[in-house]
Amino acid sequence: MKRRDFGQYCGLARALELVGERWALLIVRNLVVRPRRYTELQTGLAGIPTNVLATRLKELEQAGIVERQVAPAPQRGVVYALTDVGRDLEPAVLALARWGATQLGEPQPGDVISPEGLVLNLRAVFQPAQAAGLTACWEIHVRDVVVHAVITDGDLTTGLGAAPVKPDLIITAHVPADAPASYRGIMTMVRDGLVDLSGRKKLLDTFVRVFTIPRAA
Amino acid sequence: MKRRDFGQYCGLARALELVGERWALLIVRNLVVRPRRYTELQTGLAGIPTNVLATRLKELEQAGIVERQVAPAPQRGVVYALTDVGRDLEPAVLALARWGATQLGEPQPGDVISPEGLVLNLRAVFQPAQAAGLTACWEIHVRDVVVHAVITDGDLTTGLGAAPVKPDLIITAHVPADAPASYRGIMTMVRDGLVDLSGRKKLLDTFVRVFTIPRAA
DNA sequence: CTGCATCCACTTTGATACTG
DNA sequence: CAGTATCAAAGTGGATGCAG
Repeated sequence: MKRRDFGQYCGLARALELVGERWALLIVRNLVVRPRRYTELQTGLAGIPTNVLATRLKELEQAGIVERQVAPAPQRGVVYALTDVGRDLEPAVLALARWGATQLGEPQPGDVISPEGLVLNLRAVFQPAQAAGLTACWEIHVRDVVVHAVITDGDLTTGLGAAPVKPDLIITAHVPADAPASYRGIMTMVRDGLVDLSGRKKLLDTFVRVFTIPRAA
Repeated sequence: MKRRDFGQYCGLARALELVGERWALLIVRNLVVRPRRYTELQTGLAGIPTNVLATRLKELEQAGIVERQVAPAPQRGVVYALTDVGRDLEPAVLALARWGATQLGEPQPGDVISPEGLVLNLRAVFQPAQAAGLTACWEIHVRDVVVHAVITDGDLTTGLGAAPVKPDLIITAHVPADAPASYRGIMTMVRDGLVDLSGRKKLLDTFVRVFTIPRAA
């Protein structure tokens, strides 16, 4: 398999040769959260042509970024997961997402919000300096999407579904079914208090302070 | 001008819509170091088709990442420079470059080293933790390429050409004219002592410690 | 049903030539 | 110097087919 290269011996050029093609980093984004089936990726990426997905997965596998695993137990299907090398991409993905978040305008009708997107965006806009020494646990509900954020002594872990421990505060955003739900939209609702709270409500301010979209330059 | 989008309201997707197309981030990389003329970009990018360069510059300008300036004084030509938004991309570019640096194999014949690449790679592999409290100034000579790295109380600045202050140590790598010169190659020479030193030679070890390519996973 | 492969219209890229 | 014009080759998007 021949890959097009940039003819430069440079870290950035190499990175772009490996993950610079269309859809590649979005696939990595979804796999950062957890391993996925082919069809999960297909629906989670909403719009990726199936042949492109297949091609990218092969390229990423050959690059040592993604591993194709055969699920053992009752599932007996194919599961794609990041390798260690692939996981090392997370800081770069978050850095790009952080910059991109400053360039987001209003959501377009038809834009989707995925649990993966929400989790990744939480990680991207996490402000470690604001969380120093903090310990807290939030659960965020948007329609049928549930994600959680746990900060333990300033360290963040996020994930899909309910929190692994009893959350200190549950934030529920009632987004109409026909409205596009976006991270920024949700954060705006949070900031404006248009959410239901259950638990230690004082932790809402903390949440807003710790997860802040950097302002555009 | 219609741009293809990913239909996701997500920071990463937005970033990729704006700078995810081929050559775009390499253009940004070269502009991070300093503003450039069209032809400088063309030669510095070694291999970019001229129509693609023209198209990208227009797209980046429309995205508010690049500014087209008309040079005032005796030069009176067109200069492309990053805007504030474009400069905010640097952390993401460095994060990608850092990851890519771990995925670099041996340089291929024909690979080029550019001053921009050298400067960017120095920034990418800079280890702030190792430089805490440090103040030092190095100048690196490779063939006719000269770049400098200044650390002031742990903060790094890098640039093209000779150091703005008298360097503590000048490192000269004698790379044969017909051999591909790479950042890793040079760092290997540095580590193996195959360089000429002029100045406080003890600062070579410091240099190696502060500018280390992270190992592959 | 999952996990792709194939086919086709369309777009982007690369290479080269050419111009104000 | 700073691009535009042209065209072949490669890549992408969309639909569909098909084996396990």
